[in-house]
Amino acid sequence: MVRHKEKDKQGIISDTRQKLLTAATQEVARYGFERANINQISASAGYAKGTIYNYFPTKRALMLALIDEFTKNHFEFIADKVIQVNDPISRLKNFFVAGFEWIEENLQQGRVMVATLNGPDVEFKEHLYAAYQPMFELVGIEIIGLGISQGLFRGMEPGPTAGMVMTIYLGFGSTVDDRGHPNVAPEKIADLVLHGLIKV
Amino acid sequence: MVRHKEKDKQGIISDTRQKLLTAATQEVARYGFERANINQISASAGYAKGTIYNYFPTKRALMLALIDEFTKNHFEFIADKVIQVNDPISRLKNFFVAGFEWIEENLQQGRVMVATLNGPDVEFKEHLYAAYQPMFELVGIEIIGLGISQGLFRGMEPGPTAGMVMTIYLGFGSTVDDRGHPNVAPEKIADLVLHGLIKV
Amino acid sequence: MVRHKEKDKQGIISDTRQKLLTAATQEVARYGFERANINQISASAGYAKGTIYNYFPTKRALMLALIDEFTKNHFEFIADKVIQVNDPISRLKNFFVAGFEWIEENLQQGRVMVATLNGPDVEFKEHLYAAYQPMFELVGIEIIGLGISQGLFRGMEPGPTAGMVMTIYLGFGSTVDDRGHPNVAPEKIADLVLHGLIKV
Amino acid sequence: MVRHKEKDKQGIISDTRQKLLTAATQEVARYGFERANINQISASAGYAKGTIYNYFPTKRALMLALIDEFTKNHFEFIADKVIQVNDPISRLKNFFVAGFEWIEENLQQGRVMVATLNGPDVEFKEHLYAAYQPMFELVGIEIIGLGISQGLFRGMEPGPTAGMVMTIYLGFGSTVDDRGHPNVAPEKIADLVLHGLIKV
DNA sequence: TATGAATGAGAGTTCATTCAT
DNA sequence: AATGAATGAACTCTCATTCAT
Repeated sequence: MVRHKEKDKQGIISDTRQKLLTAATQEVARYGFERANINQISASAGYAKGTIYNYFPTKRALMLALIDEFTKNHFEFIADKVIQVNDPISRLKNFFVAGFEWIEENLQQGRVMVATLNGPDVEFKEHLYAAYQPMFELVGIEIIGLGISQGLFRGMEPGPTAGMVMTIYLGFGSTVDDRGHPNVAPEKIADLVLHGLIKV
Repeated sequence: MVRHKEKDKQGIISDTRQKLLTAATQEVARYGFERANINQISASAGYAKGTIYNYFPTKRALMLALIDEFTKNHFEFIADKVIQVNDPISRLKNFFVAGFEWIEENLQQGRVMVATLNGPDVEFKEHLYAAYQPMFELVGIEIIGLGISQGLFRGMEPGPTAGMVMTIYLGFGSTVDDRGHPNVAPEKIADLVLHGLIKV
Repeated sequence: MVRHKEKDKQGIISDTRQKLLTAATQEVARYGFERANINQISASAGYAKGTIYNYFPTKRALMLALIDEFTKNHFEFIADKVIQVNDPISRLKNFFVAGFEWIEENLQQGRVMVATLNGPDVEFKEHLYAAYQPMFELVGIEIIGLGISQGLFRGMEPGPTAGMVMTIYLGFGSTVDDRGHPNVAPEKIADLVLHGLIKV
Repeated sequence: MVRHKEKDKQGIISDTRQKLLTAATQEVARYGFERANINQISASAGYAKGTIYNYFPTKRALMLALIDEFTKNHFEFIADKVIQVNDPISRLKNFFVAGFEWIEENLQQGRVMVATLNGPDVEFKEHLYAAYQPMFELVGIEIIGLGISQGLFRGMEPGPTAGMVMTIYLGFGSTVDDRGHPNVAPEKIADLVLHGLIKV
């Protein structure tokens, strides 16, 4: 009973925190971190302005928490789809397709990611890079490394090549329109990258 | 004599404006538009805080002027290098090499460009896209279109393909480090793109 | 209990707002709207400078609220005294006597009224005229109209004549000295106006 | 010759000064003293911003000069019309008619006068009262005093009564619309005042 | 835990005034 | 006498943060 109650209570707490993070994502996506308004975030989450400080000590801490949340989400979504297939070429295609699918379904997070990655705030940028480390490793080991070891891809260094692939993904990720569609179809992007990687 | 004097006077005016733009670029590159401080910009340009308002009506107008300046600069630098050669493959290589050379030599402007392109401010973003229209056309007509017409590149639509090339350039442009070097050598980026474009 | 508590809470809110309005009236009366200082108003009301913006979105909105407050106050004070008697002549006398009594007791508000009525700010002026509409009607219907219908006053149109009476009141209102006394005794003003209105 | 030249030179100087005063009157009439813009005044007079300081040491000095100009103008216009007739009743009528004629023909000056008279700036107000002293005397001696001495007006003290007449004039003067018309016809105002003053 | 009144540092902007030309 | 670039004090308004309830 007590345990159940505690769970409930924790559930409520998490719920509040989650609502605040969601509201913060909307606000930051639309206005950027600097112009995002703490009061507005609290209000659109259904709370008063003070409440946010029961969960996050500062506005910057809220932003960092928000980054943690969507990077985890983003990585898990993509990794799941990549690992579902075994050959490197399908994995690369899945990486791009799943990557843009995630952006389409998580447009606000996508915008925050892109803006943070390219914005002037060094602390946020480093936090984001660190949080995306698993994704770099996924691409480097499970896609590029695998393709090279199977003799499918040209002999390149996996690390830098993974960096290239990620950079291209993120580069096109920053071109998505209001519906979440990049300026080029994910399949075409995958195609271009494959043509660049595959042995002839 | 009179003419010389006039030129001098205009020269002084332009000089102040130019100093302010340069200082603004430094500040915006380092702190982003929102945190860039008007007083600090004036001061580091060697003027009092009010002076900036003799040249730009608002902080936003200063930013737009700054965008106009570096896009023109950027385009002219690249176009010059691209046009120096005639075959599409060399032109594509020159595009990337010159592109990253410009970023390396104009690191602050590069940062502002990247942050603006990926930031939340719609007005700035649209202004920047409009200002880069000539660059899109350069790539679409003078590189991709030419390569297709010569039967060197796979049959793709020049417009979207130019968009891809630009996106890849800008994507890697956003990875440059403090010395202005992208995470992958420009030649390698050009190489990857060429492998993606060239007929086998 | 709850009700009492709510009342208390609301009371505190109103209290702050009221203190700010009072301080603003002092400041505007002394320096005029343009030179009235928002920080000074907050400070003399006993609050920090930002506090005022929890109650009024802009300095102009504060001014409009202040106008609303004193016009209501002014009208109620005069209407009460006018209605206490029934014959038009006494009512006219009471109008002037109560009118100047109010100004004497509310010197700051009186100054703001007069300056606003004669100042260059069209929005404020129109707001003030609109707010004084009930007073115009009081004079037109309950004093002039009544006097005409009883055959006491010369046959004049009530509306314009009310305008004249109000204009004379406000004209003399603008002559009050530091103690709130007009340059002519209210009774004499009433006397002059009566001589102008009464049938011979 | 020299004298003629000097006269010309002085004429040019005066011309500039006059243009500046005229432009200042327009600006102050429209925006009030505080919001009147020195640069705008210079510009609309056809000069650069610095020029104004060759004629007036400060913005306040400009305002005082402007007051001096229109009060003199105002007094001379009215006095001329009043003195043209000899009986006090005609003089009173002429006073109001000429008074409003001047306002109609000098709308901007009229607005400045009214705003200054009712505004918060004590220095300006006192300057204006002092400048209007001749007008008070004109009314007190040449109209009211004359009427009393001829047994036409009720036995009142000329000074305060002149104050009343002036107050009524200025009170209605503050009601003029965009074309310079008061809310009541000047003849009616004169009529009301006469009914108040004349022996029955 | 939730609230929201109060805070005050900080920012952009205005503009009267100066002064070298 | 006329100019206009430069100045910097002053002002309104924003908003992250605190804290008593």
